[in-house]
Amino acid sequence: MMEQLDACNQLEAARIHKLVARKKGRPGQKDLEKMAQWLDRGQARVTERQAMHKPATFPASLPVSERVDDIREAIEQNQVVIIAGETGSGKTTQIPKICMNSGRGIRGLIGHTQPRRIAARTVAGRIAEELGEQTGGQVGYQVRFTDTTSDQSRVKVMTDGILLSEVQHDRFLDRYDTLIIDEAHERSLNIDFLMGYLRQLLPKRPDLKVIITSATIEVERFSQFFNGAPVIEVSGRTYPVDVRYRSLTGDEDDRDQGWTDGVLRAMEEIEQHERAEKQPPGDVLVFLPGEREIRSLSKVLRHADLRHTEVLPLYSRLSNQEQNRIFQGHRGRRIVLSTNVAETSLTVPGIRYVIDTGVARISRYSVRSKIQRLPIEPVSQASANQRAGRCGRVAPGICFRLYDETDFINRPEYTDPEILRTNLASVILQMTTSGLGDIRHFPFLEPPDRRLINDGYKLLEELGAVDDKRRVTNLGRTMARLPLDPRLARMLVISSEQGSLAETLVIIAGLSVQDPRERPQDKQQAADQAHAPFNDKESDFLTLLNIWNFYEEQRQELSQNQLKKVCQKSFLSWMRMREWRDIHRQLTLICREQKLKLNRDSASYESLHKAILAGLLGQVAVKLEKKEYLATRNRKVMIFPGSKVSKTGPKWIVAAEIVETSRVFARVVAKIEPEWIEPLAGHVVKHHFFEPHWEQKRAQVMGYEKVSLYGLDIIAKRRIPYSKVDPAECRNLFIRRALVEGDYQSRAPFIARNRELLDTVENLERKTRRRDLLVEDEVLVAFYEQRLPADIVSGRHFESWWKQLSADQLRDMELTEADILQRPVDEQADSLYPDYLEWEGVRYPLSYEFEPTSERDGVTLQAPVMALKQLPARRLEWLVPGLLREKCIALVKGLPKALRRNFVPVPDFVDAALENLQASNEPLALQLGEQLRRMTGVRIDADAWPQEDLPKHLRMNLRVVDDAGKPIAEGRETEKLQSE
DNA sequence: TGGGGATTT
Repeated sequence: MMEQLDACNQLEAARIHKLVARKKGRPGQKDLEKMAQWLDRGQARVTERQAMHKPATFPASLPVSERVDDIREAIEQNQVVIIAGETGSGKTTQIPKICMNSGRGIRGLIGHTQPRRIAARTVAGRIAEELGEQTGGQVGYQVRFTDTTSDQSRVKVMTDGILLSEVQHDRFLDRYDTLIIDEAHERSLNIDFLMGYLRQLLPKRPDLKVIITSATIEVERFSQFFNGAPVIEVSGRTYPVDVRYRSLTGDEDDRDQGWTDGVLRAMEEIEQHERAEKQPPGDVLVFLPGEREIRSLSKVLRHADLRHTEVLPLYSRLSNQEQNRIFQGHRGRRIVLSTNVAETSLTVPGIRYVIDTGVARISRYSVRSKIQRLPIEPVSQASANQRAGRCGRVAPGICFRLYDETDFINRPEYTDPEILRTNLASVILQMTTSGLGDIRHFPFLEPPDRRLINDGYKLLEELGAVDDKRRVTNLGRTMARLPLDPRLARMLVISSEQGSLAETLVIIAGLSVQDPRERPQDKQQAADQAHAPFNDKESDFLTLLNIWNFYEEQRQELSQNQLKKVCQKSFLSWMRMREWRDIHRQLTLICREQKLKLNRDSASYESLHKAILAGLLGQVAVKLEKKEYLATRNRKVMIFPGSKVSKTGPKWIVAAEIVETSRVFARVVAKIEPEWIEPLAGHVVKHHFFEPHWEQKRAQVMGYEKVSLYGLDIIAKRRIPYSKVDPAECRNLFIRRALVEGDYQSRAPFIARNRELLDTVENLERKTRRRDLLVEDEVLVAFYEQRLPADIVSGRHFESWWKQLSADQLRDMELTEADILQRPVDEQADSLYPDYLEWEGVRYPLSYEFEPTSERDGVTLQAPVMALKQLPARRLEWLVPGLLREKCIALVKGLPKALRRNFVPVPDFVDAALENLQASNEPLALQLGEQLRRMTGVRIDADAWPQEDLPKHLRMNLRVVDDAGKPIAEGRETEKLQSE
């Protein structure tokens, strides 16, 4: 049976091989029957196609026709052939036919890829037509949502994306015997990916032929990549283009004006040329970087009084109707002002002149800021030549480059391939789940930078598609099955958990198509008015949903024609709405397969936007000022002015896109609540804990937490119990603040005792006006640290701990004088610093303070207002015994110098005087003076003594309280207080 | 107050 396989259709042959391999070369009876069935079917298909085969012919007018035999021979003798040829060579349509004539497309399909859907459809149509057929016979095409291939197909034209997606199910691409990759020079992500894949596949599929076709650029690179594959060049059927460099003059800062002048001068030159050559006015194609420049130049040209001239804008966002004007006939001259869309995607017919500004907006992805940029850049030489070629298709043309030749020569040869300019998350996820291995080892034509790859992985990590070891998660596998950007895929999966899958499906499908809203330049107001009912002030996503709901309601009631009219009236692109619906339907089917739950009740704003947020964690922003927002990664952004959300300017937003053009814009945004973020972003937020502090009321250490998302604070200062964060620090603070400093109410008996002991000693320090009695706090800290287990971090822990201590252990918790005193206490302390002043049977309480800056520094005597008059004012001058000597010394030292010098050394005189003095209600100074006079004979006048300028603590502070003990007056002037 | 162009499991 195995010998017969050569005559069998390739797909069936591969199935048989696989089954044999699975049964380790020993298939059972049932397997043999199955295989025989496949073999029959496979052989029948081959016979059927062989019978259909008619040798194709080649139109003599096409340049490629001259090389048919060379090409056929190269294909037969090589596994890979590179064919280089410019537009108009006929390669796209003729090569598949050459392959057919070479007997290919019998055992398997001839696969032929195109970068764009329209191209796939028209190419298939043209080949079928040349074979005298309609598409769907020998030639079919497949693009997303449409497949016209059948069992009879020998040629299948498709977008490169389709072929790439087939790799997932058919790792060896068994259904093909030949693959033609067309327009490989465009170097899209898909093409680069396919190239690498094919290079790996070739040794495993020796029978597979691969033909790479490209413009005449980059041919060497392709040849080298495929081990020196032969290159066949086919000339283009084009006319010569005269390239003229006309660099701009004038102000370099005003590029718009420069281009306008340059275009006007080129127009004059064209008119001169036409007059000289006696030619009718020919059409002009002007390449500009963007819509804005097109509008501004178009305004100028319309006012420039060019005769019989029509000016048409052309860019992708234009409605089909507006785009189609370039295909309509016209009289006089037509000037088409176009973006890059006319360089590759669209062919403007009948162009005789090209005016090229030499710039374009090129998408660049910045790894550093995670921002997609669209800077205006000089285009590559390849791109400039492609533009020039646009005027040599019907007759010789002239291309005016609005820059000089040196500039051209200094430009890069080729535009950077897309793979070097884009976020790779999607590519990585696809590669990993389809078993293509590590992206770092994949044979890319030009491998992307390591930073770009890391960045792609980081996004996948954010989305939960890979874990921190970069292994694909189950979620990642589900996401990979969805034909969506990974961010959108993430939203979809989570929305089924959030109960908002139905709405999210609509929104995601909507985000995958171009905005269906049309806004023609001359009807902007009418368009805005028509769109107004859809607008939602808080969420652009809801605006999308509103458009969808409107469309669906209409669709169910109206015929297709009526629906088209409604769309037109509402300024909605019917084509894009249909695309939206197609994607929605496709996604709905996949969701069903993946068993994602569709909600019946309509989703709340919150559940819907939480799902959206989950896919866009890196695109959250908070309002700074009026229009300015601070997004994650310290990016300043502005809501795109087209969004209705920019009118309300909510505090927190999430954006589907952040793109830098003239500014950094957040496009398609919605209001969110910051509390939604953290639960969805647990794996990417960073926590910062700070300011742990003891809170007496809660009897525990509290602290604060800052939560940030890629550098953006989503929670600035949240109070939290600190014990989970740093138990050691909590225990430390508990010991210091609660136990040592005493900011804590404990029921523990030893705590009360210890405090009492400490109070006594502290009071003694106040009385003696010294701070050298009590040990440093650190000693007390050490005392508790030694005794407290490591897990005692709060009052609650502490209370349940001591309750189970034994009597001995409890005693061990009590401080002793030995623990807390630095030196022995003076035994006379109590009499030197009494707690009362007793006078005529009344005890006046004394309190002490040692705080020189305080109003109460020193001794305070408390007296009830009723007893004030009886208070012995003079007796108060004598203070307490412990302070009397210091006061007397201060009094003597305060005497005028002439007097003072009689009593040197002062302390000795004072000590001698005090021998004979007894506290009484007599003035202290006079009593002291009398003693001094007795010793020296020197008389001291009463007014020579210092009074008010004595240090505060050497004068008794008097506090007067009312009946209830509330202070009503206070001061050191006893007599003054008494008289008041 | 304003965006180049494509593609799909």
